[in-house]
Amino acid sequence: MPELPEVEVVRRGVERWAAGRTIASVDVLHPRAVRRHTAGAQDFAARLRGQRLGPALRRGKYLWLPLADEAHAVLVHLGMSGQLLIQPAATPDERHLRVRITFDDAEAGELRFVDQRTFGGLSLHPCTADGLPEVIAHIARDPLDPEFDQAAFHTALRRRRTTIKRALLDQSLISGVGNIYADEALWRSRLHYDRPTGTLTRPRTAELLGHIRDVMTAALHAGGTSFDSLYVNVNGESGYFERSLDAYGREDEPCRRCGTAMRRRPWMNRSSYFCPRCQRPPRTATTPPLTPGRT
DNA sequence: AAGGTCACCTGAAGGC
DNA sequence: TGCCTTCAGGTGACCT
Repeated sequence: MPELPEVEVVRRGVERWAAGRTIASVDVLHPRAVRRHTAGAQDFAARLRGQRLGPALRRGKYLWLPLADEAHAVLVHLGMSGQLLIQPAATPDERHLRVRITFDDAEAGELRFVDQRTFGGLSLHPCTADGLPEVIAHIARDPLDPEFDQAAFHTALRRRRTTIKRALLDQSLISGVGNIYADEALWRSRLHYDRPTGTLTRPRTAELLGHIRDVMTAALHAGGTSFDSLYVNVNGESGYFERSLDAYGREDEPCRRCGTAMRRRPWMNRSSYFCPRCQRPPRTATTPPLTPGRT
C-alpha cells in the first residue's frame, strides 16, 4: 500500500524513536513476516538480540535499520498493509501484530510490525560498501534521491517497449512510485497511462519527473495518503493527502482542470484513474499492421 | 530475454 | 442475515 511518501514518513518516525537503541528481544509471531530472512525466524531473533540500531535509511519503498556494529541491516518492506509502530509495552497486542522488538531501555516503548495481509516483512541482510542491503541492489534510485540519474531513466524509457505507467511501477527503472502517485503524476503531466514509453521526448520525461517529485513532496508534507487505518505513521496517525488527490479514487468526479468526469479503467488487476479529455489515449492502442509481404 | 500475468494474503464493501 | 464476488496502496516467480 504505502509508496515513497508514506515509507519516508515511517522512516523518519523509526529514526526518531528507535535509532541508537539496543535490542533486548525479538518475538516473531507470524513466520511469514520474516520469510525473506531465509535462515528463519529463530535465526532472525537470535542475531538481532543485543544489537544497537543506527539511523534509518530508505530507497524507494524499502527502508532499513543498519546495525551499528556490523555491516548488516534490518530491511523492512511494508507491502500493502504493513505498519511499524512504537508502542508502550503495556499496549494490548494489535490483531495483526507479526513481530515485536523490545529494547534495553524498555520505558521508551517497543517497536511493532503489524501487517494485515502479510505482504510485507522484516529480514536481516549484509550491506554493500555503500551501505545498501545487498538484496535490494537491483532497485533503481528513487526520484527524490539527489543521485537519481534522469538521463539514464529517459534512455531506458526510450529503449523499453512498454507503456508509461508500467514503466513507472517498474522498481528497477525508478523506485518508490506506486499506483496512486503514478496516476497523480500522469494526470499532472496530461499523459495517458497506455502511452508507449518510446514516444516520450526528453522534455516530456523531465516534466513527468518534475510532477512525480512535486506530488510526492507535497504528500510527504501532508503525512502521506491514508484511505483507511491501514497506513499510519509510527504513532498510529493517518496522513491527510487523500483530500489533495487529483486522479486516484476520483471516478465520475469532475476533473480539477477541465471538469470532465474522471474515469476508472481496470488495469493490471487494479485500477487506473484518468481524465478522458486531458489524458488522451495514444492514437494506436494496438500494434500497427505489419508491412505485407514480409515474414 | 524483456514484457506481461498471476499468486501470495486478509478484510471490507456491495450485490443479491 | 448471510453468502458470494470484487477490490485494495506491492512484489516477484513464472510464463511466453
